[in-house]
Amino acid sequence: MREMDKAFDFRTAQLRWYAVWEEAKAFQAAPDSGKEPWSIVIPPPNITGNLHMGHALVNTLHDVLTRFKRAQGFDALWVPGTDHAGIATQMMVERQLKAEGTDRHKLGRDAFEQRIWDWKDKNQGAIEHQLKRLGCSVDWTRNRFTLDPALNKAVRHVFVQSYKAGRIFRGPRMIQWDPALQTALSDLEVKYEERKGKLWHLRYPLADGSGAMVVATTRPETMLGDTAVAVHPDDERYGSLVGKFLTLPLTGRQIPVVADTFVDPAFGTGCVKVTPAHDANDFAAGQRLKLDSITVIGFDAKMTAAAGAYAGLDRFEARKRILVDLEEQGFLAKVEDYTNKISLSDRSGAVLEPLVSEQWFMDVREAAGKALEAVQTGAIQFTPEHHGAVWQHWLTNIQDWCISRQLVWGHRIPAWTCASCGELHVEMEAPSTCCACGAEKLIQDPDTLDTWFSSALWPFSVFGWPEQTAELARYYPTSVLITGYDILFFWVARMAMAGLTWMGEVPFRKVYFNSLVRDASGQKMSKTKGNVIDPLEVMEEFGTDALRFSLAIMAAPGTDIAMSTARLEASRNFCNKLWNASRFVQMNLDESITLETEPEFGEAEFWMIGKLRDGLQAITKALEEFRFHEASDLLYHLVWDDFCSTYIELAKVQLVSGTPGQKAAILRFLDILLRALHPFVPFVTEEIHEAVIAARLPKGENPLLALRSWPMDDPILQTQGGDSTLIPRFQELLSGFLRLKADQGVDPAKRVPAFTTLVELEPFAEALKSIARLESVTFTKEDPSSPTCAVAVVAGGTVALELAGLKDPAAEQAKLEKELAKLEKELEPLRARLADESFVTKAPAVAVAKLRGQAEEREQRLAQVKALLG
RNA sequence: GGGCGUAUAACUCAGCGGUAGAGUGCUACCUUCACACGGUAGAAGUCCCAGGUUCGAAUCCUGGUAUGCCCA
Repeated sequence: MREMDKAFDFRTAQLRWYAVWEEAKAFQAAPDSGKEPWSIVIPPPNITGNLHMGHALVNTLHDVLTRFKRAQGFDALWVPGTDHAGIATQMMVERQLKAEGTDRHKLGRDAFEQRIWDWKDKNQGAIEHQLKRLGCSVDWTRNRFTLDPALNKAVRHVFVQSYKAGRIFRGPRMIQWDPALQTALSDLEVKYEERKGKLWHLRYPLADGSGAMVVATTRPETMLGDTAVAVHPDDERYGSLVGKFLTLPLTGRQIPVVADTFVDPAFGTGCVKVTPAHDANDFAAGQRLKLDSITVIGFDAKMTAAAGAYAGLDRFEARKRILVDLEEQGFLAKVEDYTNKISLSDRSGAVLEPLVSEQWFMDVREAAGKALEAVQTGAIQFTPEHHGAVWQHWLTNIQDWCISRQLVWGHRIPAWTCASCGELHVEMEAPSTCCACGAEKLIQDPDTLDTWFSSALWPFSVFGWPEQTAELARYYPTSVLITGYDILFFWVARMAMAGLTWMGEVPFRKVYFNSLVRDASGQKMSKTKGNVIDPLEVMEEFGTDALRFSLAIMAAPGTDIAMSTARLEASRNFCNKLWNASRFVQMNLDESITLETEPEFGEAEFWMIGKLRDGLQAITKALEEFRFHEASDLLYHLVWDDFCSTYIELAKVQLVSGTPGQKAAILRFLDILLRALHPFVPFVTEEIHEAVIAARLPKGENPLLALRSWPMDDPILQTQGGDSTLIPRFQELLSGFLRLKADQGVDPAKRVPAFTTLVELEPFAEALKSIARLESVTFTKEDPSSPTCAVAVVAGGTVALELAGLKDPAAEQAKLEKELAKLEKELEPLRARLADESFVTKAPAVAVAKLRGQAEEREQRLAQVKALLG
């Protein structure tokens, strides 16, 4: 048997095991196993991406759950995959082209698309490799990419069927246009930002020369496209002007004064310029009032020919010129400072231009109703629950979804227009002839679909839908979804809508929203701030297990995670502690001790079994309820405090000279701990398992920890026996001796004779001597104190050390007095509450009894302290 | 403007009706035969503020203050 190193070498371990697990097909689903299926799909990372802390968190939690469920005996399937990420990927390759002095237009659509495919083939491996580094137990045989032909078929199917049902349609609408990326965006891709700007008041003269109206605007350049000025119908100031005409400055065009309730009479002057081509509200008003629409800003964000003298100018340059001209000509009435919210592209950061454009839309109202209901009825359950409120608000106010993008990289819209007659065909495959005129030339819509369109189908398209595959029947709905709350609408809601629409069933029964990972001071990580913590570097510096354990122990639902070096060090130390405890066990076992050796139990073993049993119950429950932090915290203390600090210290005595049965017990405990820890820290546990357990497994059993069962029903845990209070009392006595030594300033290594009145703990004499380093321990009911003894009080009795000339009476006196004061202080509220009639009568009996017990214990101790003080 | 969170030890955070907890840091001591990535002992908190409910509130309710996010 190989000797274990003095410290856990995580760098070697975390490179070794993944290949072994894969080789053993440990992560492959087993549809024919007869086991109950449990499934989860990865939130597909962008192919452009590198593993960041967010990925590390979400995938660690996925892996903890998947390994836990696999160990519990489920046919656990975690489906991996990547997302084509339309905008992000295209941007990245376009940037490359720019560096090469070319662009996609010069390249042509096909060549450009091929170029992105090449890039994808080269880079997709990076994120997949990083997921392996993290230890993710995904089934790689089912790896998917959102542009795979099978997934494309699902997309086309949904598009065609929705079109035929009238839920997808094309039409001119006002959309959010990104002039930098040259594409339409959905409402969700718009970010609003507050900026300090101006509010310009413009004077529009009445055509009949009888005066002027003043309108306020934050975007004066759009005035060239004004086709009306609107006032509120009830606004008495302007009632008489409705129906009259104004002369639009700089253009001389005549525009009407109209009345509409969308005008807020309290804003600015109460008169609003109406530019139907460049503002969503104005667009709606223009349709209601049948106003003309004049487009003065084009898709390139430059002024159009309709802008007359300003044609060709960039919109912001045009603003400056127009303001100068307005002022010169006396049309600028006033300028105010004003803070307004402007809409920016979430992708490019460009100021968006609301423009009327021909786009494809999806009416999702019906699906939204179903998704809403799914959460209301509990068919989908959220953790934390409060996200349900946001869900409800968004889905009840849902708008048509603009699904077309003017991009090359993505699912191309399956719509063809006849070059001769203009007939539109929406089909699964390209039609060969026009169904209306029979012409053979049909042109496919150049646009692609919003990336989220295919992501929405992910939970069933990965299983081969629209084919009715066996996997689809077995693994859909998935058991749980874990993802960030920042994509609640983008992804979670759309998956719910798509699943309910196309599968008639929710895509997942539970959703756990993971938190945001921030830096040590709680700041959001960002490249510009330079506070990004790279998980790959962390894995090198502290180990993958340390990273995973840190993330898990901080993953309290609903609270963001502040990742820090200190926390990572603590987790690394924890792994090393586990390693060394295992090393100690291994050093003391000869090869004849196996998991099949009949264990023998004494007080310490009974106590440890109780700790393991209670701990595992709590850990299992915590995991079922997504309380990852609680499960990890319980494991941390179970290993460190109970197993290492208490049990092993006690067992040391018997390990050296112990019987095979005693040694077998320790081996079984370690085995249980390793199995429970494995989902959190798979590398260190597998490494230890190999060194200590594998050769001691029953013959024929698979030697990989990754394939072993969850230890909850290990028969050893059913063992009952022993006095459950004996070990805690021993701990109290032990620390009583240690405290007295420390208080007396005795060198910890100095062995002195010791006495205690706690005679029932005599069986622990050897342990006490060895751990507290005492010369001897005498158990006697008699007061052991002699004038040269230092004495102190512990729960239920006294401890004393024979210090001879070393005794420090002042320290002893001070300690006792301090103890006296502390006890009095603690007893005061206890006595008061127990004397309170209403508490004693109204509080539950257990609460009263508990308090009474505490009070009695302290009274007793107080009496002893007083006696010692004389 | 609306909605949802969060305020607990020096720091980062758990707990969320029955005497305040963890990790890190801090102080002192200890290289004892698994581990100094360790051990022992210790110091450290008007649980944001003000009311209310309750025998009892850090925990529930109301209001306020601070702070973060989402939507318009």
